[in-house]
Amino acid sequence: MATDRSYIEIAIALPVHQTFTYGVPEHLLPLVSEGKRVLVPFGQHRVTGYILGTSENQTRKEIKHILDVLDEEPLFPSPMIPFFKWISDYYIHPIGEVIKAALPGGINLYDAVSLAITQQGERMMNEKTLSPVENQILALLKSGRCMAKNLCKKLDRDIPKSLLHTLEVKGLISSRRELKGRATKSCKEEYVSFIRSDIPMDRFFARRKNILDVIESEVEISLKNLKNRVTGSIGLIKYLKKEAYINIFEKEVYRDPFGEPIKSDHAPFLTTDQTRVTSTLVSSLGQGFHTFLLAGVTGSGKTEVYMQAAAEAMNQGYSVLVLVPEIALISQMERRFRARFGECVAVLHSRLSAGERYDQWIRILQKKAPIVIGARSAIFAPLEHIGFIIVDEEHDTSYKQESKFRYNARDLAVVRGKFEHGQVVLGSATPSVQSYYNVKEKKFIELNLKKRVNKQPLPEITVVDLRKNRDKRGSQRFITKPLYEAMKETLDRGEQVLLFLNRRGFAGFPICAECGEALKCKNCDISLTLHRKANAYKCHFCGYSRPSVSSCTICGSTKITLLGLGTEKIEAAVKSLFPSARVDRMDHDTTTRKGSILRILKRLRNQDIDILIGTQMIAKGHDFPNITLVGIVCADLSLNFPDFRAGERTFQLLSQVAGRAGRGTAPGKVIMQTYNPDHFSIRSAKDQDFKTFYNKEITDRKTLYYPPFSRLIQLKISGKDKEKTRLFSEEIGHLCATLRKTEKSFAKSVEVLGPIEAPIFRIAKHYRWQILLKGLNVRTLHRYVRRLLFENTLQSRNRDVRLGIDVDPFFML
DNA sequence: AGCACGCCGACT
DNA sequence: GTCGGCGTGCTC
Repeated sequence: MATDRSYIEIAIALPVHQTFTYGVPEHLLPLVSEGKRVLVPFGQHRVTGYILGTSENQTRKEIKHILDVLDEEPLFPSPMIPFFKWISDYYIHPIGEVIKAALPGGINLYDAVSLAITQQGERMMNEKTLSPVENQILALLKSGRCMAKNLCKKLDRDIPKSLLHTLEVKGLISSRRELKGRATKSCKEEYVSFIRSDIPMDRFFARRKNILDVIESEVEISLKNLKNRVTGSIGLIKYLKKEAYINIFEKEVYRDPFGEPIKSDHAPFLTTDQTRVTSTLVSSLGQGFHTFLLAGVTGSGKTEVYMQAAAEAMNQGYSVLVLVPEIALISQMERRFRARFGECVAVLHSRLSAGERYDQWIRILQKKAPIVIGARSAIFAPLEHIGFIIVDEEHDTSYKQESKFRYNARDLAVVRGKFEHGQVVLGSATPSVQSYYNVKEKKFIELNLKKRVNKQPLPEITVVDLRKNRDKRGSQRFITKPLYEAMKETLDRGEQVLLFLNRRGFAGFPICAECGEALKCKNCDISLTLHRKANAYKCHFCGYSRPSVSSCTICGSTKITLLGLGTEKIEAAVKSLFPSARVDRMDHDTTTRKGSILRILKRLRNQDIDILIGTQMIAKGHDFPNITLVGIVCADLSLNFPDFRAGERTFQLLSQVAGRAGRGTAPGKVIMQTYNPDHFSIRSAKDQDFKTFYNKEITDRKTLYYPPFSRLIQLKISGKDKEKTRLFSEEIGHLCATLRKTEKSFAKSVEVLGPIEAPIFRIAKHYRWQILLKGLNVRTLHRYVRRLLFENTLQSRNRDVRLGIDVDPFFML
């Protein structure tokens, strides 16, 4: 039975929550199919939409028709449509925007208004009846047509819409809509192919023959390449073309993001551990959806397991998706996979140019690359028939997107796996509490790799109590004697030192200088934050406040100090202590430029650096064989972070950093300095004991009803005007409280915390407030938020105050 | 996101 | 009395 395609359901690439029904004119009917883009009239203008399926002809006054079908082939396979719909629903984000964010950028068409001066306008120029601004506009348009969007920029001032409208009504200017967009296209290059070689024996013979030989041996070669191979050949090639010895034609090429080719390798023998895990994974293929949590200590060879499982999946005709938390690690993973699998690997990440990204996307669609490696956005890769979705370092917070569409790729991996009936593999040396809880709840299956592949011992960890050092002055306060001694010994042996400082660009946390205890909220067990304006310590979670002259709840001391120091300060101290050592820094400031991370890593590998000082980015997965000492300057900095996941993050971070030591042949050593040597996160990190950490952490979460025992949705309110933002926040807070009372289930299972100023109150000239909604039941919480948003029209249309929604927030700053 | 429609203050 | 500010609602 043929489906009736005369009415189709379209998602519009705009922040609109509904989908729309459009008619399809006869001549476009054969072109319509799910996953293609269309150009549609929407309101006053034309925009790009995505075909989601057919639609019933609703009894509606008027249904507009689509104007064009923009793709020859679908841009995403139709099984992804329910996935997109699920995401839109769960993250309360408009479906068109979800799809737009998933697809490669810069390919959509949209209307833009362009302005031109009329003849009457030219006559009227410089007349006294016109204001200076009006004359400025006319003068600018006299020199040529201009897009309305660029007008303000060119004149360097605000132009009200109404002014333009008036000018148009007066007949001085005219406006029209032009289609814009589609900057990213496939890339074409000129190619040369061989026809015949019976060239005349004249004085050019040798050089012409040379060119023809090259072409004949290559079968076809790009013109650019040919010119490089045979210098000074342009004229000769023209001749050969003219006389039909060769053919020149256009060919679609794909922009290669991979640098130099990689030597191929072959699969090594697996350890017993690895074999067991791999065969479990492989035998689950085709057996319906499962999620595995692969807990493997650092250096236990997870990547090899991924590769061999992927190889088998590919043999069985499945595709494989591998997610890696960040670019620096993608390049490692990519190199290893390409060495093994060669051409059938595609990559998707933000460092690709728009063109490269588009080309990778098309290669995946055309099934030329059944293996995709990428960062979080690669969860949207247009693969079909997925065997494995592998999420490496699943605990990593980079899987959470923190800009407007706040999804978590690790969570989406599980959702997509379910839709695809595939196997999801979450790998980590330090699993997230959430994932391990799912193991305990029998939702995930636990797999273990307990031994390092080449039997290196895990590093020996020494804890140094910073409280004993609190009376020391200057650099000795943070480079304690044991750390100094260890650094000296390591450098004397010609080995490298990694100094780790967890800072995250935050001002500091109040701690008691006497006993090291952090000032915490009595309701939330979360570090308080100093608000200088209010002269008080506040809890950003619930709003609890204590005056700035407070005493320590443990020892009663009034010596409260803000803990916090920067990498620069440490760098200066280290340089003065070890004047002959080569010291470098790796933090956000030194790695913003493209490729700078790789440059530092390369210098480290070449042993051009003796001491590297860095923030969390050095903790992740990198393999530095000659680092034998890791110094953790102050383990507490992340512990006192005002967040209920601070303990979890500290444990993960410390374990990961410690794992950097002793990856080569020499044994590793870790010095961990802390004010809280007895804190369970730090003790279990020292003992490398995840289970003990987990058991304590999960008990704490249960008593306070934190996730995974509850769900959170955070409303983020921000605006340039301080008062307006505050008022709007309070208004929403009020609505939240009122709505809660309307239904028994809301009152019972939804809790409203705030509104409260964000701990970082002002970012980029915007004042920030937040409201945290805590729900014991996911569905009720979602229903509550949806009612809050859609029944109150407060969809942030307030123009200068914005409301953002963060479902399952990670960073609540 | 745009854009139209509609209600209140400052101008001829 | 009108012009034009921007708050509110709609777009198949």
